[in-house]
Amino acid sequence: MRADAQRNHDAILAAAKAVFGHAGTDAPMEDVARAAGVGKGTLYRRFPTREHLFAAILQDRVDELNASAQRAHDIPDVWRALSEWLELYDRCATDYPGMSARVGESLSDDNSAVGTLCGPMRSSFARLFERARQEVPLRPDLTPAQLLSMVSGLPKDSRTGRTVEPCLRVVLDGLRA
Amino acid sequence: MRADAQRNHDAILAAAKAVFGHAGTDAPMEDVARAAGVGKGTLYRRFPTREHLFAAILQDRVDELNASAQRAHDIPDVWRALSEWLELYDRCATDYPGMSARVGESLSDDNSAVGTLCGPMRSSFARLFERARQEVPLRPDLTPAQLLSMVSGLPKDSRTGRTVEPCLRVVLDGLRA
DNA sequence: TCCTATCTGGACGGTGCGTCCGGTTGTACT
DNA sequence: AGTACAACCGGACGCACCGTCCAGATAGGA
Repeated sequence: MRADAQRNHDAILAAAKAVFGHAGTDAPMEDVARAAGVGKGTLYRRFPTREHLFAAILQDRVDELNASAQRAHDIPDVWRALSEWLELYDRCATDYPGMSARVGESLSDDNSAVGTLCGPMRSSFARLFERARQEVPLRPDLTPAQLLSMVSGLPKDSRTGRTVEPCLRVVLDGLRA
Repeated sequence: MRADAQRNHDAILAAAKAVFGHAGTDAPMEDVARAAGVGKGTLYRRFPTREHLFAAILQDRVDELNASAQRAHDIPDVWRALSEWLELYDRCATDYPGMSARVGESLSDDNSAVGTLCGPMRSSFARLFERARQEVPLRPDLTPAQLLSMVSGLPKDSRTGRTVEPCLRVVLDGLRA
């Protein structure tokens, strides 16, 4: 990749994080381009769609979550590993207003950029979840995918943008059979 | 209200229910007008905004929920009354794809048409909830408003549009302290 | 230096919102 | 019946955003 192309790529990612973080995931694409000091054309060439940009922004976080889910296999207390991972998952999507809900909806859609990105993470989590199920009685009819969607859809505090704490607690408690 | 105005009003409501039910809450307003056999101008005069139309559509359901919450005071088994009401609440918002999430967000916003509409229902539910809290140990940090938002945000089955059953169960179970 | 990959940014066509208004129609009242 | 006016029609409008396309400018690298 050429040097200026690389620069622009990085600038776009940084700008996107700033703009979406501040104005939410509905912010105009053009604002992102402007904030990156880049033409609209350049933005769209690199990220054909808003979704692709989201995927790029979330890349790091999702990788981190994936790695964390894999590391969790070494933690003896499975229930604790599971609930801490879910808390981490919850926190990760709250940097950008509206992102969490979006992710929750495209999570299981492999035709979407975000869905594809999350594939490996979903698998890792599913393994963790199924392992937990063998050691702790979990609600039998709940699938890992449902659980993730559910956490993504939890209400956010409009001030801080963070998930309303008690709601997450309810989910974690309700998880057990 | 003049007779033709009344006719149009009714036609618009019926059309809105049909269109939003079939195409989701993002469906173009113009489709609603067309389906009602009415001009765009007429539609907007009666319902200045999409939100107002939602409020009108939901009126019946919300009244029903409100009445049901009040009746629930006479049910001896408070926990049962509470959980059955929540199931009803959940079912009520699922007629229109996307409506549930929208309601969840404007529920506590008294500046929105839907929020205003739901005010009385929210109060009735809050009373039911607090009464339940006195007889059953409920998670102490959870407010009724948070609970409603949470239920509204539960993931939907993309086929049927209905809430994913296990998720609702998780919430009901997690409700208890 | 010079070729070429890349960028720029405006124009474009498309969709949807919500407003406005001149011309028309239906209603209610006398 | 006749009339006055409420209500409707529906197209035009301005706005915002999406995502595409491209001709001209430019910067990287051999």
